[in-house]
Amino acid sequence: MVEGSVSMNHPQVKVDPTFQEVESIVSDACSRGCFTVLVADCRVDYHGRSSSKMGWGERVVLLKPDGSVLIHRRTGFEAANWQPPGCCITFSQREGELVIRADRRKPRETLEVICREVALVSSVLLKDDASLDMLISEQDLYSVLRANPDLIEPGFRISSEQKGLGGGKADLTGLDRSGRYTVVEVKRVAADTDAVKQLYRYISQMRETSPDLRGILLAPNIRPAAKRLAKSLSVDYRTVDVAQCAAVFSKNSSKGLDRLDRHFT
Amino acid sequence: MVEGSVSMNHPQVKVDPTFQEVESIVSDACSRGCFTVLVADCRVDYHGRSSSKMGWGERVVLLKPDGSVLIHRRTGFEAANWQPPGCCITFSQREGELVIRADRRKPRETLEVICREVALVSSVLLKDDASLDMLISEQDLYSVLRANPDLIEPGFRISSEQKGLGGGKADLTGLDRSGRYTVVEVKRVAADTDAVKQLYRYISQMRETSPDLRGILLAPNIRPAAKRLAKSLSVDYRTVDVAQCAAVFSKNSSKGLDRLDRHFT
DNA sequence: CGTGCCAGGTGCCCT
DNA sequence: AGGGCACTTGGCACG
Repeated sequence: MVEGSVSMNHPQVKVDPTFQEVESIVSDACSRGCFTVLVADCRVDYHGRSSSKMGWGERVVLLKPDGSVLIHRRTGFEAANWQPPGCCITFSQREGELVIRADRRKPRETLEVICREVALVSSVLLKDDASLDMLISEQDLYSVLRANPDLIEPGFRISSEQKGLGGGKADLTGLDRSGRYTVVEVKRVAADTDAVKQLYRYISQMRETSPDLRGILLAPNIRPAAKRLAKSLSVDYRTVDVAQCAAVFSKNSSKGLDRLDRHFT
Repeated sequence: MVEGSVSMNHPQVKVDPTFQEVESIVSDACSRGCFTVLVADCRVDYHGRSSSKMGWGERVVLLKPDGSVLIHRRTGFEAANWQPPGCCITFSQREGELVIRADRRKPRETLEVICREVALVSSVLLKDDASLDMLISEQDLYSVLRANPDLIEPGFRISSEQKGLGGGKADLTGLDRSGRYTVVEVKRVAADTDAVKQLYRYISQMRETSPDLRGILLAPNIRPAAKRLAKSLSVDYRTVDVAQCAAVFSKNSSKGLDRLDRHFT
């Protein structure tokens, strides 16, 4: 692959553009479904579910073709301000300032980026058909557990998955080695007290029809507080080695089974 | 304000850079605390708390001077992949590909952005000292309620705020018009069932010492399910007009009182 | 560090 | 539209 080849769409770039140039580049970008990056000295007003003001400063503004807007500051993972996809973006100039306004309905929210200077505007048509494949989601854990119910407990037999209750659903239900009806709550990350409460709620509901019911909290590890709560509520907990599951899952994946699992459950 | 003036730091920009140029620009940017934007045809591997793979496609990569990395796709509010602040970013080239690697410890997580082509690299030193002032946070509601306890209930007297219990804290406690001890849970947004449960947990705890205790859920509105649960648990609910509070709050703010409130509570 | 809780949480799926 | 819940949730404050 030769660097600087023509295989990628060339971005349109302008350093120190006039507001006119920004408007024309961005309007053009929007109409062509381009992704726009601005570097601007701006202030930001937001009103909606909450309300925020941010004074003058230099930030990176992303305008996506789906109508989402992100204002990123120099540091931090999260955008300082934003507007979700589907909002309506309009430009205007007033008193030597370029105003980028992003409006949303339901809920009614407005975002105004007031720029007094734009250092860079760049727009590019991004070609991206790839899928983002997340592994080791809770779904993936189910796949592995379905194929290896012994990972839950030796001799365990799964009878249902995502069994809907009145509000919420039990991750797994089945019969333990001794044939006792059991509801299993699966957590991909360390189980906290909420996980215990969640499981206990399911148990309480299902005990109305199946009085003799076990509960198992299955997670890579369990927080001390959750462990105590589980003990006090007579909820069993068991650890599951996520790395091991991942390995099993990958092996199945290489045989092309994961897709099937995902599509037919 | 003249557009294109020299008041903002000029961004360093290179279209269709070689990998060498990318490396040199970005290393330089990192050492000078610059914000870097890349437009690249890349694939992304992530391993850590979860695990993901994303095939080839064109994306916008943000490298922040605090060590955070964001990979944004053409659409969507959320970054497809990321690394939070504080991670270690390294570059390498292998087989005609530029690999940007971002490593994090605790938890151990790795992110690899493998680029086969970079369409744009730009780095700029962002000057930004402004604060992001969020209004109508729960804190702000407290401020207003503290000054206008009648908004909770006519004749209400607040006696404590953020009263710490064993695990969790009661937003407000006080005495209602008839002198009955009351705990108030304040929500800035529509109260859901979790809010009711939270309040009920506090009530249950505090009833051990104060058997005759009221609970009030205070929120702009209350979800039907939460309303039902509140009724069944004998928890009172009251609406608070957030817009009205915001107005009161703004008025106080203009008198410079909000800062004091914020600092001395 | 664990625990709890807010956040303009967002997103997904289900009824 | 409401409900329940996962998310690489992130972020903050407090004991």
